[in-house]
Amino acid sequence: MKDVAHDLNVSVVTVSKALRDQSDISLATKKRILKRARELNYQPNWIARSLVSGRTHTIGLVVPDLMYSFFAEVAKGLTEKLRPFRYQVLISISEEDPTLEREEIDLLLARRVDGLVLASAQPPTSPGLFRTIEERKVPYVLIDRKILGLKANYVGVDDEKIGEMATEHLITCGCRAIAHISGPKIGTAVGRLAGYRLALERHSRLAPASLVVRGGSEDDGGYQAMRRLLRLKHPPDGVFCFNDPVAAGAVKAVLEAGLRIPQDIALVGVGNVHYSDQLRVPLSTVDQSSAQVGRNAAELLLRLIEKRTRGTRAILLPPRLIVRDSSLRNGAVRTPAQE
Amino acid sequence: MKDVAHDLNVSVVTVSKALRDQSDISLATKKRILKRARELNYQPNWIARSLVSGRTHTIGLVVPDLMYSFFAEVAKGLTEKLRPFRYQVLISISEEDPTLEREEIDLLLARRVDGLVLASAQPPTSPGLFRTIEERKVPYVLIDRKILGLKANYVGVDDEKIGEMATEHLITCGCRAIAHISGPKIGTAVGRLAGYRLALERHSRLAPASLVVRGGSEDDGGYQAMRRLLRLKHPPDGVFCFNDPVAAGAVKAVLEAGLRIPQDIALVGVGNVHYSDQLRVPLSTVDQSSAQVGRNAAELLLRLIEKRTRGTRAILLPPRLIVRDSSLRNGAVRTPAQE
DNA sequence: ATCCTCAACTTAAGCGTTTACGTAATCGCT
DNA sequence: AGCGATTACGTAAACGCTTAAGTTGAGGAT
Repeated sequence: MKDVAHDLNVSVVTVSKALRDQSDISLATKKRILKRARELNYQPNWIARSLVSGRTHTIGLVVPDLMYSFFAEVAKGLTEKLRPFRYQVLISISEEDPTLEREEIDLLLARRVDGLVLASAQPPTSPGLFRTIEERKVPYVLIDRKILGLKANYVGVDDEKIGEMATEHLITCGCRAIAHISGPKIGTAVGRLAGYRLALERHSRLAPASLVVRGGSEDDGGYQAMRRLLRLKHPPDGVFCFNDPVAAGAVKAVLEAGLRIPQDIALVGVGNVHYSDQLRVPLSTVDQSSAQVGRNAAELLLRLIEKRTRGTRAILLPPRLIVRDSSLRNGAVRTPAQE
Repeated sequence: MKDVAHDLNVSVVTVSKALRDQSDISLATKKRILKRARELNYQPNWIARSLVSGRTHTIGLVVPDLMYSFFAEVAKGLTEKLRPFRYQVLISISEEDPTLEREEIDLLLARRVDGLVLASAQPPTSPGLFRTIEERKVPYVLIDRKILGLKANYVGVDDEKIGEMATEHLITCGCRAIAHISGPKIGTAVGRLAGYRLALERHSRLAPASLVVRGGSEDDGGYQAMRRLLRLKHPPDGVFCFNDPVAAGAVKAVLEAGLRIPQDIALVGVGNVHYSDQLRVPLSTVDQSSAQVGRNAAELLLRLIEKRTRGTRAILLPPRLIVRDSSLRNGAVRTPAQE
């Protein structure tokens, strides 16, 4: 900028104005400046700009893991929606570790991100971290995982409804004893479990404690959990799994035991990961419209940043049941492809 | 910082020194300053720091798509290795679109990233973009996809060797007619195809043009390509697929046609995506050690940034063959689990 | 007492922008 | 001719921090 100004015998301010297309300038000099700037292939320094404007045009995304395709898809939806506004995304992986997450968020705040999107690994009852974010007055949107007792912007899927939907479906499939392989101790797992219970109660059924086992969030957890269920005196004939990887692990255990899916045991997962269709047994699942979560988070955040929207909003996206082979029995209807 | 300085009747510079643990300061005042800073919960402003230091402690990662788990894994390896050095990653998704990619890179440069990691969607023969990056003197590392005629730092897997390895394996499996479902027109696809040809020639076999069909990079492409192969007068009994999703699509087509895998047709993919094991037919594949690519790129970049290493380096990681059910015949040996 | 040295500070300048305000010249109107 | 309004520019200050170059006072050696 200095060079351009010097070459053309104008002040730096004039150049700045020309580049930002301000009114306070004549057409002639504007053209001269733009021309010279292009010649020198000048590139504005966003760092300096940020320093004075207080805006970085950057938002931080904190997820526990990118391998779980849900978060990759969220990231995609987010960047996509942000792109037209020239916002970019700083990504942090918390590895499901609250301490690490805190450090990463501190770093993001030090970088003065304009907003945060968090799939937090904090225990669902500890709002401490979020207070400090609020103190810094950085708008943030929680995704996927709600923090209890925290009034915050949130975008996610209604986990209780997911649990209900999956369980109702298994009931429709004629399952008599429906088990649940539950997830880690985070909000989503709690909601899905609650939905499971709710659906059973509505049909006046019991959810015997022995049929609810913990399976974690990965396939091996599902495998182990399913083996435990199979060893029961009265094993289930329908299983609602915390997510698709867990369900895939469960499938493995069932097949190993020489049982048939869905005839002997019907299974439903959650997440509709994009390979669900290609699995050994194509997996029935509840879709969480992951990309939509990212897009909604982006919109919400932009509103918070630009227009200073007041109040907090919680957006709950409706889950969608997708029926494939793993629960296709007793009059259940397969969801048409293209999913 | 100003507040701290004022409260303690010292200058801002003194505070700055204390915070950065410089020698030029007494222990007593340092302690006072740190204490007061904590009380006011002061947070350094990295933007300002960047402006004077010329360093942002930020690196840009540009990938075509996060859904393809290879890139998600690279991102993970990268952030992991960068974390101890307090570098963070700005992520950009190019959607495989060269123009979009250019814009995103321009933005990253305007943000003054300290380095770039690129899985470029540029046509493999056009080094134009990279010249402009070099002009800006920002170090960059290419990953996964090489640009022909460009002397640049590169980390990737030896694609030719991948093709060789997979094809050799199919030969070992006793396949007589080995087809290849090739990928999009990017460097990796070319290398894998070349490896395929090389292996066949070494065994004095022909690679009839009809057995090399284009399949793209997604499952549907693989599905369509496999159907074309099955309609041939002499269909293949072994297929080397560009990647795992393509292979999964091919599996679907084969099973639909009522053929058995691997007895009638053996299949090998590339990538070892983490669900390969859970597929309808567990998939033999060539592993690209994705996370390692990310980690190596990080190390290389750090050296370029910090120590100003001279010269360009190309790191080629060795591929690893993983044998699962989809090619388990004729004396092939299954690779033990844990992969 | 004088000079030097060193430790512990401060002052001044600058990183590349933007914002708020100031000023000179031109214009139209009475 | 004189007035205010308008246009097109320039000046000064600031954003929060760092670096380089002083300045001060105490202590040690002579």
